[in-house]
Amino acid sequence: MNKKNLYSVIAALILLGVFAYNHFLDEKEKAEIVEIGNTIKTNTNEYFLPTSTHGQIVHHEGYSLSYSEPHEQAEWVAYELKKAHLSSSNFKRPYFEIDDAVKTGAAHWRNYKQSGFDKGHLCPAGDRRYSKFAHDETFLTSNISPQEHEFNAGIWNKLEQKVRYWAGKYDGVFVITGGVLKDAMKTIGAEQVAVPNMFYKVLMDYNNGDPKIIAFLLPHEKSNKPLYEFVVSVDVIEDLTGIDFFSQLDDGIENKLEASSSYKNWSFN
DNA sequence: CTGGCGCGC
DNA sequence: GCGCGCCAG
Repeated sequence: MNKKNLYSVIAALILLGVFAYNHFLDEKEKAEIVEIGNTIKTNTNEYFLPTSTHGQIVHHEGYSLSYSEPHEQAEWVAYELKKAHLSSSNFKRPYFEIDDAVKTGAAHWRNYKQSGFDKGHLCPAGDRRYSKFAHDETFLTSNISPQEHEFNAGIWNKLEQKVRYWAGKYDGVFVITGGVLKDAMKTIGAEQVAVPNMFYKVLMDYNNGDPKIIAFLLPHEKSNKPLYEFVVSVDVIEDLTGIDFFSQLDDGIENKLEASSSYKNWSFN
């Protein structure tokens, strides 16, 4: 072996070592997040899951979802955004992948290609920045819905940022979000991914044992209106979607909370 | 922050 | 096909 070849071999071994070490770190980090995920589920995540109208609930480490095969997207995505989840770390956005946990087959990202619609996150990447694993896990096609860019980057983004603000202020909030799925909707792509006309977000703060709820229903269009103008009661969203939220609560409490469209307990600044 | 897209290897 | 850099709201 001449000198040049020897250097090449050494360089290759160094690269291999770096790769193996990074892989080891990923696995270790993943194991830790699995633990965090299980802890969340034994607390409030599983406890507050809504009903599924399509019978296909899928659990990931950072969020759970109910997949509607006819609409090729989730009817709801649920997760807890804890104060400790808030992070300023900045991960590179990975490519979207098909969610293998959806047994009927989640949509391919190609349906969105050149459709004119964003691949709009339901569980935002910005809410799962406490680890690279949790962040990258939001880039599954079961976690997106077709959204107009001006809606996604506008009022919807504003609402997502408000949720992060509340998660910090109230030491964590429970989040359920999705598009309102109906029959005969406009679709995109070969798999006919439905384009919702409305999106909703339901929040609960269960931090001090005295739960408070707020719900938003937004038309799928650009808006400059203040967010509080989109507050509705949970009952309104249940009527529209057929989903039952917070059925785990005591009926008396549930009925009272879900009938209210008051937002006096939520700071809009 | 929320995203798309074109280019080049 | 994937990574990178640039673009918009």
